[in-house]
Formats: sequence, structure tokens, C-alpha cells
Amino acid sequence: MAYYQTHPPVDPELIKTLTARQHELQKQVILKKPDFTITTIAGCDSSFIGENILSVFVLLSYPDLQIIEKVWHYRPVELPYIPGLLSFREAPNLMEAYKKLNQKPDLIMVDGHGISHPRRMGIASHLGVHLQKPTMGLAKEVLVGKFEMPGPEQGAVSPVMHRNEHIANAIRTKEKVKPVFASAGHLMDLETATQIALATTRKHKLPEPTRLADHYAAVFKAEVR
DNA sequence: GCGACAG
DNA sequence: ATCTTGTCGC
Repeated sequence: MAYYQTHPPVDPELIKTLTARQHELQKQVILKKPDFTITTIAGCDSSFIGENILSVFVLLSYPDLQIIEKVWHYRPVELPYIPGLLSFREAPNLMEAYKKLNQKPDLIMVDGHGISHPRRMGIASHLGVHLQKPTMGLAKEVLVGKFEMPGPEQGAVSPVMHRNEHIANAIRTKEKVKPVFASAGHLMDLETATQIALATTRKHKLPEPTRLADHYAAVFKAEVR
């Protein structure tokens, strides 16, 4: 019985091209501690409806975390999910949504990894380079690297190591709940990213920027349908 | 060669 | 990511 695939088979040559593109983009990534005061932070996330992708940006004040603005963009998606190449599937639409923000954030928390990636070029770094904005990754699962489970207490942190490099931190944002993973994206450093993840966590495992982006992605998705 | 593999 | 029911705990 024939069946549909969301996308046609991916050309191996395309994978080579995109991988090479990541190596080029990686040269533009700058890791540094922000030298300014963060006043606003945005969370972003994408959801899918068949062949389409819906991306959301939620702008919050910092550190009080009040919602200032939320925008979204919806359009066909062109690539399937390929581990390591997630940015080429989601970033284009995320950038369209970003354009709709009347006020731009000081920092963007992206749903996924920053430099904790095979080529140190996760979607958070990818977006940071393209938007020329400070970004950090906030992921629910590890992509590459090894780590020891952090202690069960809220605030416990343990390093994620890969090729002898400290690429991310496993963070226990909620007591006895699975940790999340924070990493530097662009114009950011791991220490600050970790501190921001904890500073923006309230009553849930996911820090507010990511949690709210997740939430509104579902809300807008229901509207589109 | 054999697994692992963000969302 | 998405599909998909009930269930446990605050």
C-alpha cells in the first residue's frame, strides 16, 4: 500500500550543502557575556499542521516577565526534520514571525540547542547570527554530549560535555523533575544562559519565555484550524 | 560497522 | 514535532 511522506526523500547532496553552510555560519558565532542590562527577553517556538509550520514569538519584560507582545507566522514547511539540521526547517518561518514584533528583544530564548550541537551550530546560534541578536538555547533533550544527572533539588546544575568541551548545562528547574538544557547561542555565554534559565523559571519546569511560546503556539494553532 | 539523533 | 487514554499528584 502506497503512503504519503510529509516530504520527499532528502537529496544527500542537499545534506552536504546544508552541513557545509553550518560550518560557514559557525565562524560568525560570537560567545561572550552580554555587557548590557537585559530589559526584555523573547521566547519562540514552532508547531506543525500537516505541511505547514506555525512559529510564535512572545516578548516579555525582564525580570518581571510580563507579556508585552506576541506574534506568529504561518506558511508551508520545505524540509523534513533531520537531526542536526533543524534550523533549516524552522528558522525561516521563525524569522518571518520575528519581523512582526513591533519591539525587538534584548535576548531570545530558543526552543532547542545553541552551540551544544555536532557542529556548534544549533538553531539558537543560527537565529542569533541571522538576526544579529543575543540568543540562548533551551532544550528538553540532549542532542550531543554526556552529562551526569544533576541533584534532585531545584537549581542543581551539571555540565554537558562533548569532545572535552563544556557545551551546555543540565538544569533542574523544578525539584525532582527532569532537567532542561541551556546553552549559549550567539553573543551570549553559558554562565549567563544558565542564570537566565533559572531566573525566568516560575511554577513550571520550562522557563517562562519557552513555556509561553509553547503555549501560544498551541493557541494560535487552534485558531488556524 | 553500529547506534544516537534538538524539534 | 505529532498521535493518543487514563492516571497520579499538588
